[in-house]
Amino acid sequence: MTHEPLDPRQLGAYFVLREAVSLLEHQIEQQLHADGDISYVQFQLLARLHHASEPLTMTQLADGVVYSRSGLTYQAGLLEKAGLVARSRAPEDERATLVSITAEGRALFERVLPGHVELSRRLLFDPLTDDDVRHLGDIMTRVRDNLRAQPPRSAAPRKRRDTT
Amino acid sequence: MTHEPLDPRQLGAYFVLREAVSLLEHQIEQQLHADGDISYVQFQLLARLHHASEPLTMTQLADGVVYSRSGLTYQAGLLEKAGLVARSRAPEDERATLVSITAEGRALFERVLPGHVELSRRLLFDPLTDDDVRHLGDIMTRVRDNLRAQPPRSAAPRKRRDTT
DNA sequence: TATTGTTATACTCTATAACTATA
DNA sequence: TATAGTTATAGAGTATAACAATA
Repeated sequence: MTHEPLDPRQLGAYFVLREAVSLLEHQIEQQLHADGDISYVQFQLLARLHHASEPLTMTQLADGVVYSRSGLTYQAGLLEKAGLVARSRAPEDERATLVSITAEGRALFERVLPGHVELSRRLLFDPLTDDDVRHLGDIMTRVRDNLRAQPPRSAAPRKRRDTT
Repeated sequence: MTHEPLDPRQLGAYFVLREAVSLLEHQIEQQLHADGDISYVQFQLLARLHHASEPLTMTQLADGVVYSRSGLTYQAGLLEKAGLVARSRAPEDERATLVSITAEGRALFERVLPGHVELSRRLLFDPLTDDDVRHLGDIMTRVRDNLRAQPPRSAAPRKRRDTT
């Protein structure tokens, strides 16, 4: 029952972070849809496949992007239907599905990326100095690592209800 | 057609930011549901009403939280059904709806807030120094202000398609 | 006419649980 | 038995457009 007084500086930083990112996400989402008819989740999946020189399994693909197996199956299904990725059985492990990006997928990704970057620059980086960017990257890397190191959602304590 | 080479440092910072916040959001959402059966959007709405000493109109309430009128009507409807807020006609402007937080709403908010803060501290602030927090708050404030100053989504250029 | 808010509706996305198939 | 993935399905949320009422 840790219950420290709550540093208002932290609280402020937290809420501004959430608000800024929410606004950012909303605008980025709009552009991805306008430019390429994809969501940010789909953009991320294409980005991973584009970056990796090898096809990835569903599990590898899911990693930080999606939080349920079926969610990925759904998204992969959409991408496949759109001709942007292809799925096939993995030879070494017949349980696994290999997902690879198609030429169309690469083309779409490359068509969409510049605008995406340009927009994030305008929205996110314009008001920041080089030093800010460095610091932001550094900070968020540590935060991400901390989040990834977090107990996997079962060791999680707390659950109070009915404290009425 | 600005098309600069893309500073990899910026790109990296952008993607880490997105990833970290996504992980953060996911965990926070879980806890809000477990602790109070509300979403983060609903938490924000309660927070605003709790903070404001006056009832707010739907429009005031919507501000940075929700991006469509109907979206807010939907959320307000849920909160009202749960007894956490009440809606009434505004006397000075009969078109407007005044939303006020109920005692139950305050109780829920106050019950949920400490855990919310505690979790964000553990997930977000544990790996950060005081200086990091200060800088992060400062950075995101500028970013937020920049985003809010952005042309309201009609002056937006670009729209390329069919550049096949 | 412009603004405030609601409704109807369609759509996207997520997640749980049951299931199949392979290791 | 455990793991990889899919399917069925239900639920939460969002957004657009049409609408009513007030300014």
